Amino acid sequence: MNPVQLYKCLSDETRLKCLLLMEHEEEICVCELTAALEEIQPKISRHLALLKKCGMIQDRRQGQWVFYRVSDQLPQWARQVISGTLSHNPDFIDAHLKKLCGLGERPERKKVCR
Amino acid sequence: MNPVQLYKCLSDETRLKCLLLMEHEEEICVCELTAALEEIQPKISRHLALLKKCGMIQDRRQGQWVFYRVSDQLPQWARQVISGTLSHNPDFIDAHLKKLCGLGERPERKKVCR
DNA sequence: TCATAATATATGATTTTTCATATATATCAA
DNA sequence: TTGATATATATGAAAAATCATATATTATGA
Repeated sequence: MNPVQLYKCLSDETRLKCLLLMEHEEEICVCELTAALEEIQPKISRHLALLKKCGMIQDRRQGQWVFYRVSDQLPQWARQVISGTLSHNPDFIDAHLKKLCGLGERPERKKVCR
Repeated sequence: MNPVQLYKCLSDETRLKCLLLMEHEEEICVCELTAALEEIQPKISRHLALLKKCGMIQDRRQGQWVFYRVSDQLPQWARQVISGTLSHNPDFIDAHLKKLCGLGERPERKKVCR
């Protein structure tokens, strides 16, 4: 993971928020991101595709849902950038987390892990 | 310092290398950056102006030279991102540091500090 | 068929780069 | 000291490249 490539991934508000939500929730599906960020689905999908192509995230399908998480292949130092950003900027995704909790019908995870 | 703004600053190769060279050297002038990175002067100056506008760096003039350093106003967590990037990616600026040392005629600093 | 998600395309917006030139300081000869 | 010249840096303007978004379409699974 080249540092410039990492920071390009983090330099867009939608992408950064997606990553921080993944970091916070461990895993999250596209429809949850769409609802939490109040963005249209193709926009979210496009950014997820970019993050995946760069090796930032991994996904698993569960029925109709696709869950995304920060890649466990990510170098430690890059992972620390993400977790440090989250812990030092809680306000940045606060409203979106509230929206996430407010969703009555979040998809249930069968098994949370890879 | 908004996290997206920080990562936008770091998401360009020239800007990131300038910042890491400043972090490594403590302070460095435009002509040294130009030589170390082998880029034309207006390109370097443009990126420095952007970094300064964002509050990432500060400068001081000494005679004909202008020396730049990472701003001491930068939030701790942001500063740690820079220093962590440097320490975990030494290869990223290695060749440029070598070029810097190879410069016979580096401008002498009268006083290193602000 | 319905819901979830991905992809293709076009377009607009932003960013980066370059060139030309301006400013500021330093040097040096007359 | 004055004037000429060199060096360091900044910036306006324009071109080029990149990126983000919206719309439309397609794919996949229940």
